[in-house]
Amino acid sequence: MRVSQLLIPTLREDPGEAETVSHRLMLRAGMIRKVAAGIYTYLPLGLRVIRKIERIIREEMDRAGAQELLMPIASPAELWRETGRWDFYGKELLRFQDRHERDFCLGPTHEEVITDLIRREVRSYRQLPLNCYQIQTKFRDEIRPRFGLMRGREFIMKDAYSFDKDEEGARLSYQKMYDAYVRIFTRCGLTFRPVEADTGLIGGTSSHEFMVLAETGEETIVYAEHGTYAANVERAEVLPPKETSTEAPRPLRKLPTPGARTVEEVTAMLKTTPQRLVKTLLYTTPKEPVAVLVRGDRAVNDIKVKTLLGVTDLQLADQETVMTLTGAPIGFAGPIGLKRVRLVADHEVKALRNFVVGGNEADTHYVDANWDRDVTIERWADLRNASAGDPSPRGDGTLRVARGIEVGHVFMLGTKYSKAMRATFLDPEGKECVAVMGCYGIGVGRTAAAAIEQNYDAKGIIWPVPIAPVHIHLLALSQSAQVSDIASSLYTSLIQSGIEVLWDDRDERAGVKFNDADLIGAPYQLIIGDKGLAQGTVEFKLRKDGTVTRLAPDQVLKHAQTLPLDSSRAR
RNA sequence: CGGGGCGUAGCGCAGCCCGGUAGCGCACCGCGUUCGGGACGCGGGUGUCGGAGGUUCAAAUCCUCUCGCCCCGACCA
Repeated sequence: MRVSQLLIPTLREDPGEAETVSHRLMLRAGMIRKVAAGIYTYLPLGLRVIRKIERIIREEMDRAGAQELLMPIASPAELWRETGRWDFYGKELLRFQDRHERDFCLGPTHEEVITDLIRREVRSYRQLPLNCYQIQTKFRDEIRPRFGLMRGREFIMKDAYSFDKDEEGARLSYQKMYDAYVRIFTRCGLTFRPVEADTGLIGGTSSHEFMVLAETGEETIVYAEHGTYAANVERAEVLPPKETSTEAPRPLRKLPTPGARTVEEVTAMLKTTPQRLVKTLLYTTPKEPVAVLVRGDRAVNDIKVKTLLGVTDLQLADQETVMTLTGAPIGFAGPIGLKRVRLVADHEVKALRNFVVGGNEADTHYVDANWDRDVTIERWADLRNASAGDPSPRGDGTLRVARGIEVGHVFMLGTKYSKAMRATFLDPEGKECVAVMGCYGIGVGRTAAAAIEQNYDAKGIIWPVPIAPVHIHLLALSQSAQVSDIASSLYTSLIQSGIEVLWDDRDERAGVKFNDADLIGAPYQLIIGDKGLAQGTVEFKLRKDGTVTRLAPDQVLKHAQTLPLDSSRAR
C-alpha cells in the first residue's frame, strides 16, 4: 500500500470535538470520520484495525466450537413483543415503520432473532449444544454518545448465543466462551481483567465483563489486591461490618446548621466526620417514595436498591418531592419522624452510635442519634458501592479500585428468552424441555479504541503488533533515484513474504513523514534516506521506544522475518 | 431528559455587544528555492456566515422559530 494512493487524511491539529485520547488520535490518524452523533465511517486504516480484531475473534470463536452466521440488522416488532422488550428496552431501541406501517427496530442485540431461529430449527436434544455467532453492526440510540468509537450509537459487535439442553451444559458453554475471551484479548495485546458483573438490560443469572484497564475507562471495578476476586462496583458485594461501636448512647439533640447542606458543610460545622454522619437520600419509584440511608462518605448503589425493592426504575427525588416529604429543602432530610416513606439502610450504618442525621427542618440536624431509640429501619441490606479498603467478599484480602473499559461481556441467560419464546426440544424420554441459553458480546470498535487508550504517547498511537493496521511503515525520505529504488525493492520483497507494509512514497518533507508515521502508529518503521544509503544502511526503528537498528538493505528481509508479527493462532 | 455552550473556507478559529467591504492560521492550487523531525518566497479565495421567517434603506451581527453538534449532570440530602 502506498500512502500516495490511499485515503489517509491525517490532521495536524486536534479536532475540537474529541476529548479522549483514542477519539482524538483515530481522527488525527485518518482512521475514522464522524457522520452523525455516535455514527462513524471507518477509513481504510481504521477498517484494517477492525478487520484484524475481527479475524482474531473469528479464529478463537471457531476454535471454541462456535459457528458463524449473520442475522439482519432490522427486526420485526413481534419478536420483541414476545419477550416484552419492545416496551422494556425503552428509547435505546431505534424504531421505525415500513411502508405498510409495520413496526420494526434496528437490532441493539439479537437474542430474539436467534431464539426465533433456533425454536424453528431445533427439535431434538441431539441437535444441542449449539453456539452461533455473528460479527455485525448494532444500533443503540444512546442517551449521550461520546468518545468516538468508545460509545457510539452504531457500532460493530461480535455477539454469540449458546443453546444447551441443561444447566450443566450451559455452564460448560459459558466457560468455553470465557476462556475464548481470555485468549482473544490476550492476542489483541491488551491488559485486561475479567470481573463479575451485573446483567443489566440483557437479563440472566450471572455474568462477567472483560475490562481493559485504563484511566479513561467509564466503568469502575474493584479487585482483591492479592486475591482473585474482581467485580464491577455495580455488582461488588460489601460485607456487613464486623464490629459495632461500643460508645454509650448519648441523649438526642437537635442543633441549628444554617446553610449546611452537603456532608462536608455539615460535618465541618458540627466538628465531626463523614464517617459519623448518616445521609438520607430520598428516591421515587413507580410504587412509592423510599429513603435510603448510607454513611456520609459512601455512595448509594442504585442497582442494589432496585433489587432490594423489586423495582426497575429509581430516581432521586426532586426538590419539590423532598419538600413535600420532609418539610425541608434538599440537604436536611433525615430518618427521624419521616412519615409516608419506606426506610431502608445500608448495613454498615447499623454499627454506628451517636451519629448525625438531617432534622427534616430547614437549617437543622440531629446529633447523637441512635437506632431503635430514635429510628426504626424497615430493611437493612448491602446498599452501597464498594470502595477501596473494604474487605473482599471472598475473604481474599482488601479491595482496590481501578477504571476499566468494558470490551466484552459474557452472560449466563438461563431460560429467560427460550421460555418466553418457547424455544423447546424433546429430550431422550420425549419430554419437552426449554433450552438453556448464554450470550456473549465483544465490542469490536471499542476494543480498537481501548487498545489506543492503553498504548500511545505524545506523538500518536503505538499499536500492539497483532492489531496494527500494518506491520511496517516504510519511509522513503527523498525522491532520489537510489532511495526510490531501494524502497521499491524492499517493499516488494517484504510484501511477498507476507509482511504488511505501508510505503510513504509521497513527495513530502522528511518531517511530515516522520510525524505521520508516529501518529498512525505502525509498530515498526523502516527508514530509507540518502544519508543512510551513503553509508550503505537503512534504519529499522521501533515505534514503541525509538530503538534504531542500522542494516544493510539486503539484510532487511531477514531481519523482518524474525519479528513477532502476529501472536499466532497456534498456541 | 435537565443545565451550559457552539454552528463563519477542508480543519482550527476571529468578527457578533456597537448592523454598512467576510477575515486570520493551517490545508489546498501554480511557479521557484528547499529537502532526515510538520520549510520559505511570490501569486491564487475555494464561503447558502447551519436553516426558515421577521425587523431595517442595509443582517454573520438584532428578534422569533427550527435543525445539528459539543460539554456537564444521573450522589446533592
